[in-house]
Amino acid sequence: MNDDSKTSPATERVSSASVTLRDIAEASGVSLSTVSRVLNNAPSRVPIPAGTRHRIESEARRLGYRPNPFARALQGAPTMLLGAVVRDFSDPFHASAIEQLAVEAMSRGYNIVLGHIRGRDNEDLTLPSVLEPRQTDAVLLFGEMEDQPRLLSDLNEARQPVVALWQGAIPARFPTVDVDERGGIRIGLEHLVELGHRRIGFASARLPGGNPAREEAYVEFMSEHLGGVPDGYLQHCESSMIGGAQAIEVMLGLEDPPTAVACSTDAVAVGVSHGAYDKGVEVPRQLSIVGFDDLMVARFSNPALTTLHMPTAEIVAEAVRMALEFIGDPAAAANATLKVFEPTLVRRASTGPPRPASGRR
Amino acid sequence: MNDDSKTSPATERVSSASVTLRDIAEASGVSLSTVSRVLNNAPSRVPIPAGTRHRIESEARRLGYRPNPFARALQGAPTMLLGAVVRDFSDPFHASAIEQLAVEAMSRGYNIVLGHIRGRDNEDLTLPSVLEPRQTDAVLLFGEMEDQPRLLSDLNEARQPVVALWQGAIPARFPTVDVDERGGIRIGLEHLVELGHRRIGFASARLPGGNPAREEAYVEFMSEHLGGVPDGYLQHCESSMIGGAQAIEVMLGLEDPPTAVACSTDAVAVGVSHGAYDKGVEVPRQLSIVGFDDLMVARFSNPALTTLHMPTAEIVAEAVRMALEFIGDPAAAANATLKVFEPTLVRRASTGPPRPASGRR
DNA sequence: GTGAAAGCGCTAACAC
DNA sequence: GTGTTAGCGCTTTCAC
Repeated sequence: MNDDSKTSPATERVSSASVTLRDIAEASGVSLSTVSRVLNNAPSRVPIPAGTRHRIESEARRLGYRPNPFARALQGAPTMLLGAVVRDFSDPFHASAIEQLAVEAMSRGYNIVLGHIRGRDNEDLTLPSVLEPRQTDAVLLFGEMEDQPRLLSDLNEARQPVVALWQGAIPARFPTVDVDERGGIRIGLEHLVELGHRRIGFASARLPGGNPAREEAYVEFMSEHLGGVPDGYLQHCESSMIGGAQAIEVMLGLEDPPTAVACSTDAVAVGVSHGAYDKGVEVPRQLSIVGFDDLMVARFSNPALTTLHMPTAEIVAEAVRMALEFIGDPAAAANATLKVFEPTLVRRASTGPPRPASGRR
Repeated sequence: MNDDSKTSPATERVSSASVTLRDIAEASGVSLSTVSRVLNNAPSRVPIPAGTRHRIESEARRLGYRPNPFARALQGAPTMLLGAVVRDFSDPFHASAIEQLAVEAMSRGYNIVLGHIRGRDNEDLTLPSVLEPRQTDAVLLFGEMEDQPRLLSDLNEARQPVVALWQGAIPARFPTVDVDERGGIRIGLEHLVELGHRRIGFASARLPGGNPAREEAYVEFMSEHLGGVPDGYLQHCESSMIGGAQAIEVMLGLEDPPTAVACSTDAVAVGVSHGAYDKGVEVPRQLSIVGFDDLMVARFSNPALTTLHMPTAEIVAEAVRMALEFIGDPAAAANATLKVFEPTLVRRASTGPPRPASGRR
């Protein structure tokens, strides 16, 4: 009302082109820096009269002011962006991890930038080719990237915290949150042994950057308890589901086929189950199957898959917590920690006692 | 060698703290703007002596110079970020779309920022609460968001191109790339009719922001060809897989149950298949099932699912193409286009002729 | 209490 | 050919 009279009509086109601090300063007849102070809610102890304050705030609202994140970032403000480096989002396991990540991050005001490692074709990716590191406040690494040494060394040198997830047996270069792979496999195998199985095979997903920990745990268990791994009982799968189907086909063709198969992932287990179905082998009457991960599809497989539940939500939440801690206090990242969560057995319909061996009875 | 002598030792700690244009200018004894010109490869016709040019370039390399994206963005440079607004990444359908998006975008130098619509709880989301609009050069909308009017109006007013995907029957507010939902459903139903089915049910995923087009196409087809939808033949599923299992349970309990069920998505179909399995109903001998989307799991269901193949890669590629076109030429977005791709039938093991009705034969 | 001014890293006029 | 200069929008001393 009693303001300067040179401004435009009262009802301006709100939220048109970018509104800057200066627009607000002019509109409310104060200086730019006062506006900055008010809008940032008193950066230091500077008592500003409530009148001025309200006028500025209402002008800001009226004009639809939104701070320019780049101008802020230029002076070192956080970007509120977290980088997520993943090999393949369409893999349902990673997809649900990303979903969790998005939920966790957004609830804290962060957005996710995807850094995508394309298939095996690309030999030596650099960090910048995957993710512009300056745009993110921290990076989360989903799964192993041992086939990308350049990327890892870039990440090591990056001036921002890195938190790794699901690194398996790989020695920790970064603060890491993981599942107890070995423990999980043992739980699954013990479950099969308790049911009476002795001839237990393993279908192992060997994908690029794939994690050998589960397979190693199988070999170890077999050596300790069942006298080693019979020939052909350990099958590697190049692709998860197709590979699983192929693996079971091979195993069923063995002279002395397994009565049960543990799988390194649910995706492989779905392939195994499908392969068995195709061969007319009944699960679990003729073949028991154990998965790992507890994907949504595990519950709805035919038959429903016995598997190891992956505490994905907890793992991701912990990783985000760590990342934010390190953003706030980079020194904390120095004493790299490893946090391990335990998987739990989910008994469903794909496991049962073995059929009495032919000849007995 | 003959440069200024006040600089530090030759072998500096490369890629330590941020290297700026000025550092390079000092190191190579020229002015900041010359460096800028050289590094941007002659913005305008300014012949710079090869010697100077090389010196600058080698200094830049030696010091590990990386332009600061914020300083550039501040003057209106593109951020090379594409926003992807999705309701749920863990949904395998969207997950594979995002995967495609990442591949497409990265091959063109763009990264993806995730804008996440959390579940139904959050009533009235704004664009900034989902995605900082200034950080992206364009926004891609995955699926319908009709339950988020605020978000949609923010998007409409945003000064950046928006491309929508999979909007179904919703009137186009944005340039849109879609699949022919209606055509796909008809293809699936015709397939069932050709096999001899007359009693065909439909399990429809009714999720928040869910797309009614497929369900409507079913109703339309039934009215045209099979005298309408019998009571109980159209089931709504609140959750995809669980809902599918419940839907088939209800339908199988009808006095005159369907011999075939079409589903609005593969996820629902997996639920239906699982529900049938649980009830001891054999597929396809006693019940045929058709899905929609052709997810990876469809191939590996037991039995493998007959479904409509979604041309996801093509749809996403086209959407990215459009987005980039609009970034380059905002005017082009004005005459909003709708581009529709056709799904194709994939015959697998879940469909077959109906069992002769009891009493016959 | 509030304003003026410098500067974050970079680009783009405009001089010399 | 190359350097100087003025911002981009914002934060932050430092004066008044």
